[in-house]
Amino acid sequence: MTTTTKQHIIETASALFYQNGYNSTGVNEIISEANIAKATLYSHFRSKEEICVAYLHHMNTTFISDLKAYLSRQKQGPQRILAIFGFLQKIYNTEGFFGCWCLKTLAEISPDEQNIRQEIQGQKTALIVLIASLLKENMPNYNSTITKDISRKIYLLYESAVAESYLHQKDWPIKEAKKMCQLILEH
Amino acid sequence: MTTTTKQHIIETASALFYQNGYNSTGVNEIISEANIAKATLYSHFRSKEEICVAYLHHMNTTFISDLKAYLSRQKQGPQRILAIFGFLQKIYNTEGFFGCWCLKTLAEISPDEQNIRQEIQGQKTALIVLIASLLKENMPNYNSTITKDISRKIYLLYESAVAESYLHQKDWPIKEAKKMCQLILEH
DNA sequence: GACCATAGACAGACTTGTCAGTCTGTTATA
DNA sequence: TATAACAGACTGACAAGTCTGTCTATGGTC
Repeated sequence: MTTTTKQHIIETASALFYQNGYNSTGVNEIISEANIAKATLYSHFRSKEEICVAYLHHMNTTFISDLKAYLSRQKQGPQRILAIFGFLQKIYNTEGFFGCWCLKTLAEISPDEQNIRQEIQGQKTALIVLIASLLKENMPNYNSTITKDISRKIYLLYESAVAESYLHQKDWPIKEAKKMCQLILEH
Repeated sequence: MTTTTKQHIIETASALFYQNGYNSTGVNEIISEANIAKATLYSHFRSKEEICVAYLHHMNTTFISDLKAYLSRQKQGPQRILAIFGFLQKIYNTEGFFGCWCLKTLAEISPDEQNIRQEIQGQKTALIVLIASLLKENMPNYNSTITKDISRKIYLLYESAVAESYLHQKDWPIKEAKKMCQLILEH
């Protein structure tokens, strides 16, 4: 059992799920695109749902890693917080931008499907925590209550910018969200 | 051809699409739930896609009507703008709250499906216009540039509050979005 | 009141295709 | 030889949409 094949499956499935949706992507399409046999796919994953969780994991891992790398190149201070939106602007401009993979997936699963929902909620909570730690580093005069409060607000703005820029196929949501973030940091 | 049967189909399909998703709801389930024959359904709609557009229309019509009714009962001024979030808090507390039907549907369709996408974009643009007209009535010292700017910001906050309250199954996104709206109106 | 025509709706079979997952025998590589 | 992967058939279920014959309610005519 090789990690390479499994990773290849995850990457292929991720691209398909993200662009076309989870329910609209069948396992036959995944194996065809990945150029593998179905038995191979099912030797690595027990079910389509398990592939989905792996997809969510993969997207998040890549996202957090890329975001951190981008932010670490920005000047410390409020600019680094605002650079979250600069990062979003950058990925918005790539060809493969289809909005928020978590929201997309959440929309497709039934309300009582807990595995996928928990994965999504976990990722979002972790993002809020990441924003909070960014605030701690870059806005040292904030106390922990303020940090928690503002990290949630920035998270909401970021999420909105992602979803709405995809919906409208325009970047004004990113720009407006950034301005609101600025206002909050100045306040 | 009766409007009553068609409306009944739309309402049934709407409930199913909104809760379980468009792709996860089959036409067989709609006819079963609506207690009609399949031929009846296809005598009113040419395709499932057409039912989807009718669903989006229906949800939006109900939403705008309810929102306006709610807002008209609020005191004029900034409170009336902020009451958008009060309205959201109210529907969040109903049993049938499953987030934003437009975002949900957008997540399920393929990126090149234009009919549904255009309907969704149209609804969102209309919501921004509605918020702008609310600002005009209730914040008379705003000029048209400011009004346009702030309506977009409020729209983003509202959208985020809807999607994230559903995602997290908590109401803090609504409360935080309202606070940001307040900050923007005071600024 | 009886009859007829029409519109709307019904039940259910059908078509073609896809779905996720299972299984078997075969192949390639170290 | 063992492992990982392959090709492809299979299963039972479901998908959207088509079609046929039947039923019911209503309005009009005699």
